[in-house]
Amino acid sequence: MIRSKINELLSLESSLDKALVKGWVRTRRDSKSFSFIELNDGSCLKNLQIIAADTIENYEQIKTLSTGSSISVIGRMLESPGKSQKWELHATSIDIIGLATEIYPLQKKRHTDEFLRTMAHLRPRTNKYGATFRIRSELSFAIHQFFREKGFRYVHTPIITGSDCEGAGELFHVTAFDLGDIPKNAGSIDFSMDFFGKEANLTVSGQLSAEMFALALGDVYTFGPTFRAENSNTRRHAAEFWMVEPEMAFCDLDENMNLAEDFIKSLTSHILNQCSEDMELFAQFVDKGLMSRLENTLSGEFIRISYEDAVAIINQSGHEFEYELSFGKALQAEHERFLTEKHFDKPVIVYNYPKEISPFYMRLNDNDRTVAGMDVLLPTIGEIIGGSQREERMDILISRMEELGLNKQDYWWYIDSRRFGSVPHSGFGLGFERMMMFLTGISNIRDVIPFPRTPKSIDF
RNA sequence: UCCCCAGUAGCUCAGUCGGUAGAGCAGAUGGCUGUUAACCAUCGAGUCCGCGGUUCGAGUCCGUGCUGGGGAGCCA
Repeated sequence: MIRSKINELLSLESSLDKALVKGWVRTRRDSKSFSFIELNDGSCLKNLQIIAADTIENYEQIKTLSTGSSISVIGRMLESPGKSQKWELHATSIDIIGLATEIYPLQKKRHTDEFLRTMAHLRPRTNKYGATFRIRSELSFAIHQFFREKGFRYVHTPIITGSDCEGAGELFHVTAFDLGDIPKNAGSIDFSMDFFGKEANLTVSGQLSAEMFALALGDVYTFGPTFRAENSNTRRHAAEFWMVEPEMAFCDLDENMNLAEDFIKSLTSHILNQCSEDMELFAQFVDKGLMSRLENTLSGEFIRISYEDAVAIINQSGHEFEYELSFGKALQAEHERFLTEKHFDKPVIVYNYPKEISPFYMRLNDNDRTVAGMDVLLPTIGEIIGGSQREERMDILISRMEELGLNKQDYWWYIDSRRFGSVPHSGFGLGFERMMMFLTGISNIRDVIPFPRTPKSIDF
């Protein structure tokens, strides 16, 4: 007999003579001649109510079932006389698969996120985390669907990269050395003896690789894990996180911003449409302002302002800020929050940043002061996307690298792409977990990733 | 890395002026009941985060370390 998923059974149109379900007991209540079992199999937020009559042969055993135990049930799906559910399963037989003892730590009450973080292996069995990770799965699918419908190709860029190429933050080193006996040459580490024959690290971005494929396949994207060894202790940083990075040939900054806005809106409406039951949980119990914020994101256009206009708005606002702002200084979190949450109360795209605070690959504007970079800022989240039109002119690219003191030899293949048939191209990176936080209202990044990696924390 | 806050029963917390530990939930047992965070009664449950100090006496005060949370920086 084929196992039915609970979400299928709960959407039945008429009763069913025989059904088989398997799942985990959420709670059980005894009545005079039968027992109510709330069963969840992860297919949806809702539980299936099971009626286990005392005529079932192993009824004495069934009465010992505690929260967390796994069972297999065969029975009839009938309309429920109770108020809280349409259907219930009247069991004809119940097999106990695995008992959970009374020390099972998840009680049928609300737990704090901090407590559940200490049992990341069990927390997906709770309502909130089950909903979170169903949405995470659906969001991943929505990303692939969005790009596929637009003719993008999915590129798998390397996880292990050679040397400190991107220069974005602290790197995790990758080595096959015996750490107790590292080969040295004149006092410094001899990487020629290591697995790759040179220094290797975990990737901090797939961008440079993706650019090579955009210049071959046209429109591409990457979607994979990214690693930063920064000692960041905040609710929106993790050492291992997922990033989505589209890269488009023959694309300028305006078209890049168009795609970024379209992308965020599409993902938002996809999740609202496809995960309405799970989203209802977040709207009710996690963040009362969630739905109005998401609707605000979908209605109308994002605000687009240049960096210089943003600086002017902030300085003329009359608001007190901890950090002073002038041309050439980076926007602080307080400035970003002011723009998205107070001044505009909308998602904001800030573009054309000063070249002094921008990486080498962003395209230099004609004024020679700014580059064609852009950040998408969301209320409550801050920066969710960073992107740019890339510098496609080889001579300017090289002089920018020299200005910033980068070693051209390390980037020979990147420069080479500008030597042969170079074209204007653009792309951006979106923090996947931050998008999850935006969509669910969950305020800590550790709670939207299955097994979070943060400084001093890798227990699972 | 810096600043602030917290750490007491399995969980969430209370604990007064420094005088030796308490509630709800969970668990166990019994009762009741088409219940639905079920209900009622009874019972058990503690390295008060660790170390050091002050004191006749420390959960409480001081120092220090660890862990967790919030904010900042960096960023996605």
